[in-house]
Amino acid sequence: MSEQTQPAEVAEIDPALERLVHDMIGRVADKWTLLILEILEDCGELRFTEIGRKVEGISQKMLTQTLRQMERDGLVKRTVHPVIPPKVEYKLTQLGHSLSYAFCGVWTWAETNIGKVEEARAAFDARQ
Amino acid sequence: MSEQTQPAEVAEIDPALERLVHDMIGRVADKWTLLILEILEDCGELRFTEIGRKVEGISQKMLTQTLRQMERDGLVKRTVHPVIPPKVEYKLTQLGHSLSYAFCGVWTWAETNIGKVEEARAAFDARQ
DNA sequence: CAGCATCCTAATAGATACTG
DNA sequence: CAGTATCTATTAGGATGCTG
Repeated sequence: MSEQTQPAEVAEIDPALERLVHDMIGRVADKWTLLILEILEDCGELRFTEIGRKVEGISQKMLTQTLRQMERDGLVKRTVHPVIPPKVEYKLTQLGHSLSYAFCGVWTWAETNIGKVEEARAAFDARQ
Repeated sequence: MSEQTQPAEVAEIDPALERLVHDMIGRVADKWTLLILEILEDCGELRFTEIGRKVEGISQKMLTQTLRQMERDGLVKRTVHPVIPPKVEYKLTQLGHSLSYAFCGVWTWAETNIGKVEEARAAFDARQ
């Protein structure tokens, strides 16, 4: 990273965009979002309560909230079937899939390095 | 995903590991952690207050807390120089660097798709 | 300089009850 | 079934003051 030699090139990104990107990541890296993303990636289209059952420990409130958020961000498509009792299905959009793929690296990192992290924690705690 | 036909194959990951991984990601996907990770990746080794100045808007409390957390998790190395006034430097460990790389995908995704997300939001809000 | 301790507020998440 | 609404408990985080 040597952007001082090419002033107009990388430009260190403009601060406004950078903030937006941070906000995006903050939003999208949310625990429940990640879990729902994962499940919809695995299972395809699911109903509201099916997602609720598959996402261990999520409250109905958080489920609604997170799904609404993801829908608003264009990550999931919500389909309401006009039947009684109501049937609402959720699936990832193309954008949702692409985010899911983007997270593969982090996911893999976590799986492969969790041992090292726990080791580091143990060592740190032992030092105190 | 049909794990009932191949019991030992994908195994859907064991739930305990999965939870650990989720916790890991939740921890590591934290806003301040990401920002500090980014800055240390760019700048190499930095002092406490230097990081504070570079991370826009972070309070001293959050800086301390996040750095301590990252140190505990083995992401950063903290070096105390026994001088007066005190000089403490922080740099990424190998593990920290690897996490930083793992996040590249998400980072890139956010940069390239922020437009689509804002578009989706506008469309969603217009619908309400 | 690099922090720790304390207090206080604001945002978040859970539990619970109700509805088209 | 798929939510909404409300209340409460927990937590994250900021402001401030102090110290080796």
